[in-house]
Amino acid sequence: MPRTTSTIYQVARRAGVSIATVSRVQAGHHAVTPATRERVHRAIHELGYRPSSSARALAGQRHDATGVVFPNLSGPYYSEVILGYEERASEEGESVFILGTHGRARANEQVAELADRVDGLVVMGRTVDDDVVEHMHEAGIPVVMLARPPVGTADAVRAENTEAARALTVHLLAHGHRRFTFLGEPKGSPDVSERYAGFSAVLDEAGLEPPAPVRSGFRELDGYRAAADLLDRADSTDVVVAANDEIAIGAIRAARERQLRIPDDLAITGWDDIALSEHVSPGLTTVRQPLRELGKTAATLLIDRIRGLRTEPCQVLLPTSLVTRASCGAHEEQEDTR
Amino acid sequence: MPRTTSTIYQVARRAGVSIATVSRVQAGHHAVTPATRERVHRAIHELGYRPSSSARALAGQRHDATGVVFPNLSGPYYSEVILGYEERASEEGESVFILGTHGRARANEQVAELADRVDGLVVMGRTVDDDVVEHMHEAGIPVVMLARPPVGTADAVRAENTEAARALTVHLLAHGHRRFTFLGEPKGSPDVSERYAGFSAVLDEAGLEPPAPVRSGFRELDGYRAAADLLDRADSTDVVVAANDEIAIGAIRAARERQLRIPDDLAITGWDDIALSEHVSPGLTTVRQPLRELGKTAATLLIDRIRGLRTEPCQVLLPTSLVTRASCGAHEEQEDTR
DNA sequence: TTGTAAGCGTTATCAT
DNA sequence: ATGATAACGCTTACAA
Repeated sequence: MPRTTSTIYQVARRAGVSIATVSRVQAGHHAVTPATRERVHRAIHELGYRPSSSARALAGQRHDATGVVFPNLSGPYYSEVILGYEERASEEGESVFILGTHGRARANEQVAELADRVDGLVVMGRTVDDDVVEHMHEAGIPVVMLARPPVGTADAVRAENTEAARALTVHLLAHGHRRFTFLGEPKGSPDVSERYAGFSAVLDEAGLEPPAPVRSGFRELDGYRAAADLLDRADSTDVVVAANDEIAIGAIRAARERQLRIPDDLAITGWDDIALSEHVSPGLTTVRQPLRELGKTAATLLIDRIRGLRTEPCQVLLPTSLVTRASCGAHEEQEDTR
Repeated sequence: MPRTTSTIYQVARRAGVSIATVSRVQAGHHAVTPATRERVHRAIHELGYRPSSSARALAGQRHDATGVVFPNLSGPYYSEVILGYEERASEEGESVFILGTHGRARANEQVAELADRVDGLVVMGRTVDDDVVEHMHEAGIPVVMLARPPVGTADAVRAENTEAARALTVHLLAHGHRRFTFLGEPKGSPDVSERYAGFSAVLDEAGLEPPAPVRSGFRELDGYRAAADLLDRADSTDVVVAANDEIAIGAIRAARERQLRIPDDLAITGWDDIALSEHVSPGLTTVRQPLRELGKTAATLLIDRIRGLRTEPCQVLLPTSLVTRASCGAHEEQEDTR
């Protein structure tokens, strides 16, 4: 469909100036007489002129757009982060691309394509290979990692994991639990890997042998299956520390089916504090991550970098907090972690 | 940052051809000798050539991108639809913009800006004024409405509301409920308006006076407040039909606080069947909408239209189904609606 | 302060 | 089948 809005040439003619002047006015350039500025503005208004973003990008090497790359898998985690990102970015006048890699083989290529359309992008988790990120970073494309192991000196945002995992585990020890299971795949994400590390460290310090993780995907069904297997193997366990809330909720279901009382026969904890966790029965003890804030912070970091407001690398660590509910054992006060 | 990838000129020189030939090869044009095609492909590969999307858009009037406009408010509804949309669109090789209007006054303008960056877009709910949509549609920009009253002959996707609302209300009547409350704002969204219409019609046919809707926003807190007011006014009610699940869950909380037993003292129903609804206690009777499918269908409609695979206007109505759980009263079999 | 003109990297129309 | 070359609409030196 042909361009329906007018061009800079028509504005220029109407205002009786050159296109350069229109461009200057449009850019808020100072070196323009108030009188001509006024004429140009009027012409712009009368014609409903709106600069072509393609032409602008081509000539000006600037897109006024940024992108977020995420693995998908849906679930509340990614959507909250993405919506937080969108909110901040669009406040700042940046258009927002989203790209879910869906575990596709083409992911790397799709990201490279996206990189050509934006002034910078956010990469979540292990969506893209390290060398792709490194390549972009070296090519000077601003990149912010989100919940991803930093590559080189690129900017990064993440939520605290290790200390919160420690606090959680200490809390569970205080409940008297001794036989622990970790449900999740540390190799699957940097976040989970840190959580497992904190978990293991505390057990180790307590003189307990940290168990190998029991692998599980991230969805409720994954947690259900993994927990079902686990419980059927009759490896007796006091408490299941799940890598996220969905896994934990799946585990609760598996335990229920096996007539286990929670937390008496089996305690279960999650991670994220999604909306469900408060409503599930019994209430799920978990670690709250500031999901929207993660997205917003990534947006701010990226935009500041793009606009040259910051040139030094910056890594942000957002605080998390232990949320104690009924699923971990007898009630106690709420703790906080940074 | 300067363009790091090579241009069509460098490829042309390397392959010993003109840029026109490179462009043809790149476009999969047939009128090219296999031999030269091969040379060009090799050059492209060796240089890691990737055409500039801006230049392509400027010259070719095509963006290979589409956008979704949504009101935000977060919550599972929008994110599921958006993620469904992204999945389908990116499968089709279309980049995806998202734009939340957040109720901003600038919304119309932001949408107009977005329209310049895409080949077409999806507009959800009442995010944008009718005349803006109409203007785009008349300007020949493909637009798909999602859960929005159709404007002119534009394509549209929505989930069935009226019949499902009727079925739900009939079901509630069968439970013996007689004093109904509708919790939500029909004027707030076309979906809610249809739900209220179906609800009212059945009551009317049953010889009951349809109650005026009790206004409520879409979030749990809104539902909580509205229900709290309602219950404190002591207008006695048998059953609260909420406009969505979040409102219903808020209402459940308010009822609980007032020592009401659900469903015995008060029955409550929702709409959407978000993940929470199954887990809430008691299980929430609701109407399931195919959220991801809504997004995917919108993507398909839009892309087919953009690619000229379809020229006739098309309105898709996706089926919904009544999901009966404990919150509506004594147990019964599950029904289905289209 | 304002205008001229040279890109920016494609696509597409002619010729050849 | 291939090559020149003119758009596409803007930004930005460089002149005036």
